[in-house]
Amino acid sequence: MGGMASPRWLTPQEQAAWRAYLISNQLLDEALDRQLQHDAGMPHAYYWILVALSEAPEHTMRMSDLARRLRYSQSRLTHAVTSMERRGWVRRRRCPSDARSLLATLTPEGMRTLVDTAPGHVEEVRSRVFDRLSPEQVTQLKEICELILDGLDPL
Amino acid sequence: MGGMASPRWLTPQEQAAWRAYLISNQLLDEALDRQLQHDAGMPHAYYWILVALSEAPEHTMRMSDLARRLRYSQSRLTHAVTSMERRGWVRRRRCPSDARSLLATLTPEGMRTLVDTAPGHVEEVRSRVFDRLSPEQVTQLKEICELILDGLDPL
DNA sequence: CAAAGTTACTTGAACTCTCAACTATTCGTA
DNA sequence: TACGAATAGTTGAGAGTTCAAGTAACTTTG
Repeated sequence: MGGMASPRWLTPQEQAAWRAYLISNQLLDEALDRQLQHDAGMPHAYYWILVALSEAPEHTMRMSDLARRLRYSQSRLTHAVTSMERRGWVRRRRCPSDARSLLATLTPEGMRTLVDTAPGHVEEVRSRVFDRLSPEQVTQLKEICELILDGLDPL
Repeated sequence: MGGMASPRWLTPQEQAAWRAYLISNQLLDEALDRQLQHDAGMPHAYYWILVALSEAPEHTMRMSDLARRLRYSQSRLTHAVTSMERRGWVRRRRCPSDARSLLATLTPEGMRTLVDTAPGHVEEVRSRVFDRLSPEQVTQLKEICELILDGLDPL
């Protein structure tokens, strides 16, 4: 609040890393979104909803579990699933054991969409990221991201 | 197009790194956006427009140079600057030497906004990222991001 | 067992960003 | 000099996300 301590600015090394991080992230996100939008007409967020459902038993998850798993807000997930339901990729029905909850299920058409989309998307991720990094760097990246996650992820 | 080669899936290590990357990025972006939105009423993109202008001679840049520097689309920049002009942070005027171009200038009020905002934002970046990483990890992060940038940044 | 609190989900408005289309100016070149 | 191409910028529609507010159902507690 009234803290007058002079701000701890970033060192030149930190600044350089931070700018590289921000720009590479921005461009990478844009590239991934563009690829998915162009090849499958879906944003990146929808892809991961398909993936999560495809990995779930019965291809089904409670909406709130899905949101927690993907770290999406419930509102974001509702809007997304509403759109995906219109496209026939997902169906929602009431949960028998808890009348507040909804169960989202991947439809066969949604599964087909994922199967069609995944190879191209993985290839994009490969060529943009993993083909450029050594195995050590992959490990480093994971460790760095996990440290950052420690401070952000309530889970 | 019709390439039938089986996709080069990610290894388990790569998958783990990729999920950590995606989630930490998502949460970090949200945290930074939330901090700036809450404390200064601006999205992250606007902050970097203020920074770039504040570092430019005369606090002035051509719109297209600004877009190139920040890797924003021209459309994105136009929309952003239009909103920032309404807030009185920036002014646009025709460029004398090239009638197609516009020069964007930081106003004193825009500068004041940046000066007020920067310490809190840097503190957020510090606490979320750099306080958690060793100096070696900062270097590793920079190198990884630069490798990814090589494949994405036309510059 | 009723009130208060928590959890699950939706809704609609506001905002940002993308994409495609458009105007205006300048450059390249024959 | 004139014409086609490239550059600079704007605009508006469409889509996704956030936020605040709202409904409904379950849980805790006095």
